[in-house]
This record gives sequence, structure tokens and C-alpha cells, in this order.
Amino acid sequence: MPSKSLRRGGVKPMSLLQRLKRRGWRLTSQRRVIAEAMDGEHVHLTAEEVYERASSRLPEISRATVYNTLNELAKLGEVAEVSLGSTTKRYDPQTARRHQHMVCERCGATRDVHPAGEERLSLPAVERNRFKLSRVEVVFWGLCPDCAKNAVA
Amino acid sequence: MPSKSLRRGGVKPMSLLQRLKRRGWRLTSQRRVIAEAMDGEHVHLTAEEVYERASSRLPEISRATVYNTLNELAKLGEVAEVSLGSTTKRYDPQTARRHQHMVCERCGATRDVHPAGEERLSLPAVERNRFKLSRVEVVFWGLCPDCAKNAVA
DNA sequence: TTGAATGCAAAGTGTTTGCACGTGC
DNA sequence: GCACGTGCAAACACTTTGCATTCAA
Repeated sequence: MPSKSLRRGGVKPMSLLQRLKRRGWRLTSQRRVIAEAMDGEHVHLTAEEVYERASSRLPEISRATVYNTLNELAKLGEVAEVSLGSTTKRYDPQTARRHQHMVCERCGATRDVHPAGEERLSLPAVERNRFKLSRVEVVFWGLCPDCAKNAVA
Repeated sequence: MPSKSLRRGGVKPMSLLQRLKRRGWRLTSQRRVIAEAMDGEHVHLTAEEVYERASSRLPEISRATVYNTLNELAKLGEVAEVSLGSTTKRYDPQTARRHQHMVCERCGATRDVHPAGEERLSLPAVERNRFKLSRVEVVFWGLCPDCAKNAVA
């Protein structure tokens, strides 16, 4: 029986670590635990959260290394910096598959969403104001099931 | 001859200051210069930029007052906090008319855009994952005319 | 008059950086 | 071996806060 990700019609994407190895990225233990800490779907950690996860596996790691590494990964395009409401940066390792985000206004829970290829990059000429558009970022806001339940009161 | 904003079919919106007076907001000189500093279309200032503009008119104003006031205006819903890439908050006084943003990836120039009422709040049920959606935020990224010109190289 | 707003300075987050030391390739 | 990564601590950028003073209503 095929795995869920295969059933959805795609090829299972490489892990972040695999992608970095393939690039010939110089692989230290610090970089490995960072890459492992932030991999997965629906994962959008802050630098501090990456640090917590990484240092539970490698206690001598420093915050500076986490910050440096996250910046480098972002520059390489292997993770994406996302805002999602707060001013604290979050990092999204899902760069292979174009997607958007859905965020709970109450608790901040965030999920990746994959709309059916609709979002066109078009804008009426008057509004476009001679900008050359390259991408559009979409965030859906609402209440997650748990918060919606408790919000009835 | 009607003004441009009238020709576009809308009623000219009240200024931020007018809206605050109507609310019976306690009006100090500091609050007045802050409201005047950040009003207008396509205006998305940082707190520091508001402070600069305000203190050029009222040199004794303090940053703390600017920050306190911006937070209060945001809580009242009279300005919106927007992120737009950087980790520094920006403040948008255009709360009357629902709109989105278009940002230059190179220089950060930001314009309000008003799409033709398309953005539906729908998402396939599978993707919606039982979230109760309330709004969608859209940011168009690209190059402004000036940066597009210089980017040919 | 009085509760609310202000200014100052200190403290609190989140992030970057200079430099000596350590290490993967 | 050496270029590059790491750790530390200090610096930096942005924002919030405690408290005494001032002021709009």
C-alpha cells in the first residue's frame, strides 16, 4: 500500500538534510541537528524553537550558530522565512512544493495549505502600477477546530 | 469636477484624525501629530518613521508615546499592523477600505492595491482542515518600475 | 480636579557580529 | 592544512514598562 504522500499524487520530497548533502554542504553535527530539528510538514519554528530542539540533542550548540545557519539556509533557498503575524521570524523547510499558510488567530497554530493552483499573479493594470510581479503570498486567518470550539462562549 | 477619489466611485474616507475625534478620543498635541504623520494612502510607516515625522513638528515628543499610541490605535482598529517582509512592524491607517499590498522586493516600496473583489475565502475542505476562516491576507511581491529598470544588468 | 497621557530611563526581546578556537573535507 | 564553521560575549535594533510629572476635559 502506497504511503499517504504518494497517494496524493506527488513524489515524496527529499528531507532537508538530504537536500543539503546533495548540495555538498559542509556537514557539521550542529548543522545536522538543526536540519533535523526543523524538517517536516506544517513546521514553522522560530530560531529560539530550533535552538531548543537542537540543543536537546546537542547541548553544546550555541544560538549564534543557529541564527547563522538559518540565515544561510534562507540565502540558499532551502528554507523560507515567513512572518505570519508576529515580528519574530519563522522558518519553513517546505520549499519544494509551493504552498500557503493558514493560521489560527487565537493560538497561532499554523498549517501548510495547497490551493488548487488558482492564485493568479494578475492584478488590474491600474492597480499594478507598472510593478513587475513575481510572486504572491497568501495567508488565511481563522480559528482552528479547538479554538473555534472554545470561542462559542 | 469631482476629485479623483470620488471618481473612483467611493466616498472620500474620513482622515484618521477625524475618525479619532468622532470617537471622543482624548486629543493631546502628541496624538494629533502622530495621527497627522501617518495618514494617507500607500503609507506604511515604522514606529521610528512616525517618530521622525511627529518630532519634526513637536520636538518634545518621546518614542514611548509614539509606541504607546500606535499600540492603542491598533487595538482600537484604527490602524493595522502589517509585516511586509521585515521584522519591524509597520502601521497602515487605511482601515476603512479593505485592501492588499504590493511590495518591491528590492527597495521595499509598498503600495495599497484593491483587487476587483475576487479573493474568496474558500479553500478545499481537505485543506481547510476544519478551520473556521475569517479573512485572507495577500501580498504581491515584485519589482517597482525604478528597480525593474536598474535590474536589467 | 482627576483620571489619563506623557517623558524618561531602564529593561526586555530578537538578532547580528568580531574574533579566537576548532574541525570537515 | 586550511578554509570555513562554531562559541562566546558584546553590540545592535526594536519594543515595552515603571514611575513621577503634566494636562485635556
